[in-house]
Amino acid sequence: MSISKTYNPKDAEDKWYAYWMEQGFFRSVPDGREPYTIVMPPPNVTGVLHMGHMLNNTIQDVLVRRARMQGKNACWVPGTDHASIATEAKVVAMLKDKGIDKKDLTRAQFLEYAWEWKEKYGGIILKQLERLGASCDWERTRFTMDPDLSEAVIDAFIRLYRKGYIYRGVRMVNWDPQGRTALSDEEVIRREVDQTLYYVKYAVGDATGEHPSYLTIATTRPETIMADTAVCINPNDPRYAHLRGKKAFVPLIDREIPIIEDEYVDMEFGTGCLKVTPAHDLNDYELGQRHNLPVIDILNDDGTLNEHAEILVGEDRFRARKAIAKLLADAGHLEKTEPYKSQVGFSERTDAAIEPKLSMQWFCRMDELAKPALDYVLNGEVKLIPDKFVNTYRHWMENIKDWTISRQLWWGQRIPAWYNAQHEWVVAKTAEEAEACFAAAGKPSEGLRQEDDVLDTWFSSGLWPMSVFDGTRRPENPDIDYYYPTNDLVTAPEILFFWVARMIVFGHEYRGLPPFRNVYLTGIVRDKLGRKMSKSLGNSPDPIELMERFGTDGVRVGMLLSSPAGNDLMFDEAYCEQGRNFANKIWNAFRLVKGWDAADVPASPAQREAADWFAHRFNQALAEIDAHFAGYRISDALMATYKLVWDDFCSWYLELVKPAYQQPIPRETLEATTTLFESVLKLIHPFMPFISEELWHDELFGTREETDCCIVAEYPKGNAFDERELAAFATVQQVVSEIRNIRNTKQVSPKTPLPLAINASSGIDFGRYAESIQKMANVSSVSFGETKQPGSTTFLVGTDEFSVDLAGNVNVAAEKERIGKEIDYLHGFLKAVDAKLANERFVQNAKPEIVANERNKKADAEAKIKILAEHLQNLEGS
RNA sequence: GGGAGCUUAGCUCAGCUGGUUCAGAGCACCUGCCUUACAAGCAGGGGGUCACUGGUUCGAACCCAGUAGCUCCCACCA
Repeated sequence: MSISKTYNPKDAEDKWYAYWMEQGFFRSVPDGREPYTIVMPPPNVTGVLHMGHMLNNTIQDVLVRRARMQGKNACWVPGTDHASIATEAKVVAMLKDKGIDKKDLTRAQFLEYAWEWKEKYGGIILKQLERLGASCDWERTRFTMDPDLSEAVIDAFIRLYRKGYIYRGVRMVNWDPQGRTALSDEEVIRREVDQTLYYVKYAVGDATGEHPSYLTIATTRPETIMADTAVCINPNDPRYAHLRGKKAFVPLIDREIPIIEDEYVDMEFGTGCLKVTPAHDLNDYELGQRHNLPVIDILNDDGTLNEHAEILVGEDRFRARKAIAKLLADAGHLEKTEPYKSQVGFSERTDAAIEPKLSMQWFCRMDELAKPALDYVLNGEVKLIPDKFVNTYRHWMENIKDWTISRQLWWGQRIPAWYNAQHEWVVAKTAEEAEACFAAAGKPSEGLRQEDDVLDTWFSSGLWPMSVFDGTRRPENPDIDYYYPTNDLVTAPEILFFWVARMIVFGHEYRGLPPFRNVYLTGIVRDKLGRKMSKSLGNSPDPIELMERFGTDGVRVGMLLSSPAGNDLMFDEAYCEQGRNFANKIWNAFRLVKGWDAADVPASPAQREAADWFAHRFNQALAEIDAHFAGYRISDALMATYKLVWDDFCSWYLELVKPAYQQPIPRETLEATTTLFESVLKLIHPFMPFISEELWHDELFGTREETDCCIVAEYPKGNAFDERELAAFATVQQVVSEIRNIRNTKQVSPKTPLPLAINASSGIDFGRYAESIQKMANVSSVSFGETKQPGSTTFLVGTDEFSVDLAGNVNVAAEKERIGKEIDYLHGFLKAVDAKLANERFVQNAKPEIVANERNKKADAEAKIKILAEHLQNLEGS
């Protein structure tokens, strides 16, 4: 039979994923085993799979698969997030394409479209995750707007309201004119923007209405001058002392406003005169509060000017800015303009420039709630990985502000507050309860109307680790009891505050326990030039296409190879290629073993030594891998596995046991090999589930029961290993390597067998390894004792001497030079060691073992020099 | 403006409490091999004043201070 020379991933991937599903291996229900739980950060329903998801979910799958193999009851809960503003924006855009304006729809009609949209596109990303091999318990798939999850959100709102955390008030909020909703501070991204600073002249007068002079203010937002309700100067500013008590007149509309004084004004900046626009700037709002200024709001919700502006009504704010500039210039009110850079806020979801806007919003008071959530992280009950994020987290939690939780959207959980005709309100779960509440308060409930606003998406995702197990509505249910707190959360640092902190807050509030023990923060996936992946740059590879090209296992390996926790990773397709090559290497190792015919003959010494050695080496590597996993160094764990397989198993073990061409292999060796191979497959499985499962079922490993799959095989347990055996073998490897090197430099073909002489003093029994060395280095004979035959070249490993007979093919002069150089180097080395040992302070202060070691180094160097000198002398004689 | 972090081979990164094993790994590179498992491969090899300057120490990639460059987070200066 013939097996393909390269691994063909496609066949294996569909087959085994379907098989795992069929066998129910992903399913988890509470039982007597230790649980291992991860809740997936729910991707937006609007989303399609991008590289960030790939990284994130690969890591989760590795953790889950390993835990499952370790005999834990592994439960990975998938789901999606309704992402209120992002989704609503998409639905609005979709409707617009159809010629439908959201304004013309009722709430119910709009929601119908939105749900339709969600049903159509909402599952795409989860389907794509199957392709990645994600071993989620799909029966537990949840959506943050599933009826029970929505109910949990409503209950949480009521609960927090009753505890006094939620309040309603007029505040300056971040207004997204495109999404037409308020945003929390966290959803605003500030960027430096090139702007223009406009110097605008305001007429100054007194009560007589005359305009004898002008003052000039500098502003980046001339379109808001119509909302000015004062001009402010610094009381300590002598330049403007003459303006005290005077009035200024807003240009173009000629409205009279007071000139006020406040030390808030920076005399150095601009002209030292500030226009005060309480409706459209947070600082101005506060200034206005102090000075009892009226508030004139000239903007509509969509960012166009309203009738209060008097001019340019209906014009968009940015167009209005240009128009105003021209009007001011024409009227002689524009003194000059200059370029200016400043920070502008943008909506995280719609990228629209944020408009500070006064509005009635709902808030959640955070100070008290944040305290225990901070403590969990500070005292290590919740570990952040890497821990450098602890500082950031602390800083944020200690300076936390109240959370704007209302959003002026329809897609989401509608706030359970109810108004009567008098605009009085109560918080209640249903209309009936609301009526009862009004009645109890002796208030009328006529004209009962529910709050229009919905809750911030993060309010629902904050409950996610509990709500997926119905843990807030039914806090005693077996699922939440068993799975909560979950073990690991894998997510991006960007949402540490948005999401992680709020989950901890809610987790404590409901259960007095944090929702997870470890938070693994992945980096941002960038391109190899370090740029963020973005659609506009076109530098974001399509994950599905990558999997087509390199195989899923290859891409998984590629994602992990370069992704230490918390560091951004420069994604390069070359990593996927490396992953694919690795899969191919494993495939070919399998092909080799598969091709062997067993015979009932005894194993050779090399074969036995190899099996012994690899067993030790395996356990050593396993200990390293386990340690890496314990520290969440997933890429290191993978690299250790990679080297074990490629270098130790393929390059050494298989080469050592490999029978000569067309020779059979001893049955015991074949059996030892398949057993070791099986263990290797288990180690590989969490990283490369498909190829490991594919090979697992080959008849090479015997016939298997239906349920005997690699995915549920018992993960190897670390056994003790003998360091001395490993060290001895490492020496053997070095010897082989030296001989190969000699061939290379002397240009002796690997096909030419060479005799080797050994003169060992280290106590290593090279006799045991003679056959191994012969096989690996194509040595014709191994003799012990004299190593200084003429016509041979010599080398040292430690203080053991070796010589390879090159049948006179030796350049004596070059040989002498080489040995001479080596002796020179050792002399230099010895000098440094001697200097150290001659230093009394070193001998006194350093730890005894350090000093002893220096003495060893000295003795070692001296011994080597002696041997080399003899060789040199020998060469002189020849 | 405040806070955190980073700078080690061409690239991406390890280097735990300062001292064997301390200058490492993978990839890339160079040389030689189409050796019947694998050229997606095999064997071998060359690359680094550990950003810079000073200090502490018998001893510094590692500790301290300063300098330069980079990154991220937070922040209401028009």
